[in-house]
Amino acid sequence: MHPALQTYLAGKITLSAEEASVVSSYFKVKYTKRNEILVAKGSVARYVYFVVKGCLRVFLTDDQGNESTRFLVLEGRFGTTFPSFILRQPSIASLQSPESSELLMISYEDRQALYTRIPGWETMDRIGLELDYIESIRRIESFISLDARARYDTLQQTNPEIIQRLPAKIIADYLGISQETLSRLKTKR
Amino acid sequence: MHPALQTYLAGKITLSAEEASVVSSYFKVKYTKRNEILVAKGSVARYVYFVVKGCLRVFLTDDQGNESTRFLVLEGRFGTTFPSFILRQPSIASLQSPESSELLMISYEDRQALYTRIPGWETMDRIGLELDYIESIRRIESFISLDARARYDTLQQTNPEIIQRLPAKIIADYLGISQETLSRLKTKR
DNA sequence: ATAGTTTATTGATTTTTGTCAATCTTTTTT
DNA sequence: AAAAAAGATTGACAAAAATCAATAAACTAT
Repeated sequence: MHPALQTYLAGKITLSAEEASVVSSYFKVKYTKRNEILVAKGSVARYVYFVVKGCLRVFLTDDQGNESTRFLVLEGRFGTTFPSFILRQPSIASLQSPESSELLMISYEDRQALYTRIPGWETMDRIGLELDYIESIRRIESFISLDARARYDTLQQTNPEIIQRLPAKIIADYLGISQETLSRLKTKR
Repeated sequence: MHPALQTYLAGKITLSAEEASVVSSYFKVKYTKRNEILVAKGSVARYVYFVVKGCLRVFLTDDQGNESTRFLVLEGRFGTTFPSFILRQPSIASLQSPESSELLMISYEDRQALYTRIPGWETMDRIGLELDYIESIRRIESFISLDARARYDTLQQTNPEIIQRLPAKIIADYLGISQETLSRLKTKR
């Protein structure tokens, strides 16, 4: 079992040695280059990725080539273009690793298999899903009730690492604002 | 078993007569008046509600009394102030029935009990959660990539019933815009 | 039914944020 | 290290949307 995954699972589920090796066998390691595309817009996401090192970015592109970042996934978390993965439909969004990354990946079928083979796996997954959903609710709240400045301040409080680590361009469209506006927010207070 | 709930469950899970009566026993019927508050901001949400008739609205209020609608839940769906319910913490949002409604409610503890008592219940709930999460992702997408007009048009295409049924004021803050802007969107094309 | 209250519309204006363009800075590649 | 590319900042201007204010319309409740 990969130590990073072990850390993630600790406290969430208790596995016997045998179960741990079953789980382990379902995950494949993947190394990506900076800016590598893991799921292209229009293709079906076949895997969920666990970030061991690096990060993932889910983003939308429009006809004019504008990008907007839907999600950012840092170390120790799972990510994919979720609607595509679950509904098994072509993805509206793309999935990219903005930094060269080390990932663990599991396919849709193997995820299903773990539900039946490992008691408690589905419960763990459900709880993870609940937390991801809560995070997305917070994000919706920030859009319906905060202006650009307040959204930026909130991100700085709740997730300062993201701001330091990723290019301003990405932070800007994650916040739903232009990079010029973000640049001004950072200087003028 | 309430017929509306039965309809919801059909296709999602198969229950024996015995199981159906167990499920049924965990849900309590609740009738609400128009604009009744089910979860006040600051209190902990102890129930999830299934809408038999009427609707639910999850909304935020700021210091100046501005409201913004986080979610709208129509007939045949479950709703609550989700983060509060799951994390068992005081709710940032309030839950209200904008119309007089008929609801089925189940407590946090009873929801847990169903997971253990009814095989397949957790799977059904996980799948429901996945779909709710996908819906919230779509909502985030609309905020990061669409302007007011496009968000309104999208809502009209995907959920026209909401627009017809609820006051424009609520639709406006659900879309994250002022009611004046919505009013202008509706006339000028 | 009618008074009262809430909700919706419309116009005028301000504020916020986006766009375009130029420059500067940093990073990457050769 | 130099050249090239990409990213960030800044200013000027434009566009989108919010706010304020005044009516108008639609509900609610008596």
